Amino acid sequence: MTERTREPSISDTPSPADEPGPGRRPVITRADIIAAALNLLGPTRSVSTLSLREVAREAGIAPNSFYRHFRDVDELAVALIDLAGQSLRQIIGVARQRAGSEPGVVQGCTDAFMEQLRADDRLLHILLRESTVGSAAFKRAAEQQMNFFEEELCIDLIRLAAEKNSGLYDPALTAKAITRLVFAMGATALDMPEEGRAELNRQIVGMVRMIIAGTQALAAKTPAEAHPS
Amino acid sequence: MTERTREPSISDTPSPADEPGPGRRPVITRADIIAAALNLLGPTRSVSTLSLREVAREAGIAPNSFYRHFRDVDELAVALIDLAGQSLRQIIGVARQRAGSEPGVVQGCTDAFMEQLRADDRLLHILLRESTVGSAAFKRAAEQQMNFFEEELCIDLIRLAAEKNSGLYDPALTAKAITRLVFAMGATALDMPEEGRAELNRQIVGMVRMIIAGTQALAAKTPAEAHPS
DNA sequence: CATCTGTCTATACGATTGTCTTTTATTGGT
DNA sequence: ACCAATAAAAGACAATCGTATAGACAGATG
Repeated sequence: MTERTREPSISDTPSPADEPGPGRRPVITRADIIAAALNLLGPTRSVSTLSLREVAREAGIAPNSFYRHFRDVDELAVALIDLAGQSLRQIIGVARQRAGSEPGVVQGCTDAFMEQLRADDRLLHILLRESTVGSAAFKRAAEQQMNFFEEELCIDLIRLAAEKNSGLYDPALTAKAITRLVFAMGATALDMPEEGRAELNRQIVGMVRMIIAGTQALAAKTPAEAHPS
Repeated sequence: MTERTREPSISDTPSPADEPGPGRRPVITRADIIAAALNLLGPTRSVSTLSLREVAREAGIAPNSFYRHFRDVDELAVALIDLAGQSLRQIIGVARQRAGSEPGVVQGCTDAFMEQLRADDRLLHILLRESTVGSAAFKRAAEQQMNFFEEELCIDLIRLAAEKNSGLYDPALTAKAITRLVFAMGATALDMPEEGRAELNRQIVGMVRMIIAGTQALAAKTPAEAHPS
């Protein structure tokens, strides 16, 4: 049990089940409330509109029992965002590993991303749309997950560039541009009537290719400013 | 619903002031309510959280009088979004004209954009952050304004490419990528503690340069697929 | 002047919200 | 078996929400 993620406080289940101690055993867990919230969420329902009572109702508990697990709905939202970030990174990680170092890694990752979107992955919805609204802690959590994603992407970009012997103009900036652009485009895809998804997928791939071509071109043009490390 | 999407459906003041007709003259206008809503909005306050009563209170009218001017808050939001789109396009239009066809047009437009952001332009805030939340009509309005912006940018890109005799790989896609990326980055700048704004400005310029270099590189690589017209 | 029409106010209803206080249920320890 | 401690429930509170209804005011029209 102590082998909990060394990660800094992500989805931290403090102690309710670890050390029962004297007293009544909890009939509901943090995970149950999160599941209830996810079940309540949907393509037309955003986290910001969730009310404490509603989540409690869905979870089958009294409104007040919610406080036993979360201080307020914002804390729930942060937990959801963290979970979404973990999920996304895992998904992309699998896609990346599957694609290997083939040149179609962009296509592969984009496909995996959009496929997950089509599969109505509530967690992905959260991360995509709620990164611009909500309270401060709210946005900080979303930003953190994005940064995690950017870091992994940055490492990949550097590895790919080294393999193909092509330059990279500011790898971190490139990773950030790709991440933000894909997320923004994905967010607009959330409420699309199913058709046009393919077209949007094509657009995203084209955009990412554009950025990669751009970073290579700039690196070739101003090799002194490249940061290949 | 769609009978009004003609084109000049922006901030349409139907008739309350145009044709007084018989009856009491309105002591308050649509514009007054919009002003009240803007006054109520802020960096930590999003349109989605505005309540009918709150806006009415700020405008100094009874809650019910709101209905005389807007059917509901969503209609107010759409009006705000349309207004924001107009404002943004005007701002960029001025910046573009000022920069002329100099190579620093990217820098100039980005600076104008960020400057307006720093000036706490509520309208810009709206357009940046509320494009992913809200009702369907809500998002449609935001998407429409973005498309307007993309079209103007696309024309500019084509003109610049013709002047500099450099290719363009799918101008529309390029314009879309730039627009979405700048908007997404601008949204993250909304709640930044004033420092780091310069850094973010630098990042945005770098990203846009990357995309432009990419579209030129791709056009040079696959000239057959270029869509110059 | 009387009348009609449209704008705004006043009041109120039911629903829902977040949170507080009190009570009940259940479990482990002695 | 009893006790203490904790989880959850029950109920109530004020506040706010959107909206329905009815009445008061002002100006054009006869």
